[in-house]
Amino acid sequence: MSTTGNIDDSVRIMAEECVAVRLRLLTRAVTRIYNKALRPYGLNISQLNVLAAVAYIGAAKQQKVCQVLHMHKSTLSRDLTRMQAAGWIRSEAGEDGRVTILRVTSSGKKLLEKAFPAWEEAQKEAGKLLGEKDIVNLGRTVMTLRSKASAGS
Amino acid sequence: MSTTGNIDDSVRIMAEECVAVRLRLLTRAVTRIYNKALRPYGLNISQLNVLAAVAYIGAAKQQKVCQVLHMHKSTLSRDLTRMQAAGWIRSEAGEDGRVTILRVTSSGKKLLEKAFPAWEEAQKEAGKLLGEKDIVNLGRTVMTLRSKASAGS
DNA sequence: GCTCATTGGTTGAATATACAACCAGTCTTC
DNA sequence: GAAGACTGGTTGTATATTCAACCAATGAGC
Repeated sequence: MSTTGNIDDSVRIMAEECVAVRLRLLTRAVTRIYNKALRPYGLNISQLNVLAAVAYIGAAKQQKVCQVLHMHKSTLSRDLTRMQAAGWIRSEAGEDGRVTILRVTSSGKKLLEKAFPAWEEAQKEAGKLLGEKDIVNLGRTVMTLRSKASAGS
Repeated sequence: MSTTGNIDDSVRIMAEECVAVRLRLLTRAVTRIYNKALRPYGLNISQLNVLAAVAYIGAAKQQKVCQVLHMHKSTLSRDLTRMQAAGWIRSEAGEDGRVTILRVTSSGKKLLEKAFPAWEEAQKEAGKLLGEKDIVNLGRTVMTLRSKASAGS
């Protein structure tokens, strides 16, 4: 006990216990798994997540996608540019002149369908890495987070 | 029930159950917490993680840092450019002519020390978000991952 | 001692991510 | 109904992240 907080203690604690370092390195590892599996289909996990979210929601407002994925609006805006260029998503103006409505194109749907088995493979591998219990817990945390706030800033 | 695997099923499963989407969105949320807390100190959580890792290891080979943080070597290479420019880290050639040895400068140490309370604040907030049990589990998973492979590619 | 494979880092090119500042609609309030 | 607040998106700028290709140094076989 004691010598309340010298620099070495601080370093040790930040290196060993940081929640961000854990999450971030696991995310890097897991992202790699999915991206590798998806590479043959010409999209990455980030794009698949957006595509699946839009397909799932259906006629999705950009703002809504930001909220469920907890993404910054400027990030999504730019991701969408690429995905629209790829022909996977199309957008139209909403009733409210500010809002953009997103839809997955038929080409986008076809891609989701084709990539599904690869996604499943990656999902299985990620499952082995994390363990079933952790995955369930993460799901619960995500739900909590979603219920709290909108991330759009 | 039936119709084994139509497109809507695939979409629902990918949207609701994807491990990557969970990890990635939580990481975005948690990263935001730390970055907000650290902003006044002129570094972000990614940089703090590298800085703390180097300080913790001491005379760290780049390759080693990649391994413990599960970062790609090209990512670290570029991050280091910025951090050396900021004067937080200095590098020297190792015995082996290929290897680079990293050290935290005294200015880097001072920064770590100064930023520690802000990091603690963020850590506390992240703890509330995830819950103690999840954090412990993540820690275990990280250890497993580290024991498995080196990520350097 | 050469060739060849390996290893550690850097660089080109691309995407993801966020903050801040901005802009264009909409809503509120007087 | 005009001024000002609010909301949803885009754009400037910067960092993070990766893959692929490269380069330099080392190590292994012959």
